[in-house]
Amino acid sequence: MRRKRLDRMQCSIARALDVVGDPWTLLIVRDALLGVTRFEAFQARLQIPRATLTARLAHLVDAGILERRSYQDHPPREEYVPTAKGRGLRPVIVTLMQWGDEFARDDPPPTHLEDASTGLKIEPTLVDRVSGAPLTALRVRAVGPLVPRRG
Amino acid sequence: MRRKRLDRMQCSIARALDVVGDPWTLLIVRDALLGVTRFEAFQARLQIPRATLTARLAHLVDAGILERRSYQDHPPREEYVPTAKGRGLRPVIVTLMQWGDEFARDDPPPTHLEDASTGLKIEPTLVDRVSGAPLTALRVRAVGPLVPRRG
DNA sequence: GGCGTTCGTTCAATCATTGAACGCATGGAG
DNA sequence: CTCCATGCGTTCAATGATTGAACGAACGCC
Repeated sequence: MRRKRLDRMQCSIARALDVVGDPWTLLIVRDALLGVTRFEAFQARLQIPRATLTARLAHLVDAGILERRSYQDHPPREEYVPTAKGRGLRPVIVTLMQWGDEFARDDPPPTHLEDASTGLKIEPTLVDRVSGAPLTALRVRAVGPLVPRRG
Repeated sequence: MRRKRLDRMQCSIARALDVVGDPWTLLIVRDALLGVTRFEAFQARLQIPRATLTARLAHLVDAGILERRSYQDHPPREEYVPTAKGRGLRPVIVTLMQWGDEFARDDPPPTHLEDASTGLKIEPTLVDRVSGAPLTALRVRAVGPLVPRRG
């Protein structure tokens, strides 16, 4: 059967997962955000089957997450670079990395983030932009049509 | 072919996606974090095929993200509740929701978060825990074996 | 007994993913 | 010019995975 479409659900998470909900897509985006642009480079780094990579890149371009550009005419060569929509996935990838570090670890974590100016290690935390309080410290409640009523 | 195993990659993101990298898993976890516990409730809310739900719940229990508990003996009834590992996925789901709100929107966003004490709207932002600066305002650099050398 | 609830399993059909091989244009070495 | 390497795919058959629909089993209620 064809994979079910999630993009019509009244839910931002479902619509996001309709684009990003497979094992490879976010890994490709991660590499793209690290500066990888070429087909062969993605393939070599991820060991992804070439046919799958072709399909994923096409979907990512179609979804407006990567942009396909020719960087050479003879021979014709293409590169894939993140758009603003693609760069917007960085927080998703960062939090996913944090979760993997904490709960699926292979200590020590293989990759970390640092400030390119100061060299200091960065510890990403999710806070409320207004109060500055970490979300873990707040009693957070979801509000909307698909929040189940209590009981 | 069997889906390729990502869990042996030297990458927390890959190991995370090995568990969470399919269209349904994070939606199930989202509902579980909203308080949904029963098979029929997941199925009705997500319109997920029952066989797929059975498989996903088993994987989530196997991965230690949900815990299966019997809440009744006659007839035997099971419920699925998030573990600490499952609760750790909340930041991933929140950032995914934010991305969906911003880039795959169906304005206005259907769901938002608020402080359960004050009722004020919460705007989650990723900051460095030490400096408090938003990651978007910093020049962030990834450090580790799989960061490609520049060129 | 008859009906509803809850939690699944089974089935055939159809999709997606995989590894391996092939295609094709170019560029350089000899 | 010949041979091989690079870059970016496409094609193929085999094998999983996902799907909707139907079935089932254990009980509670009236």
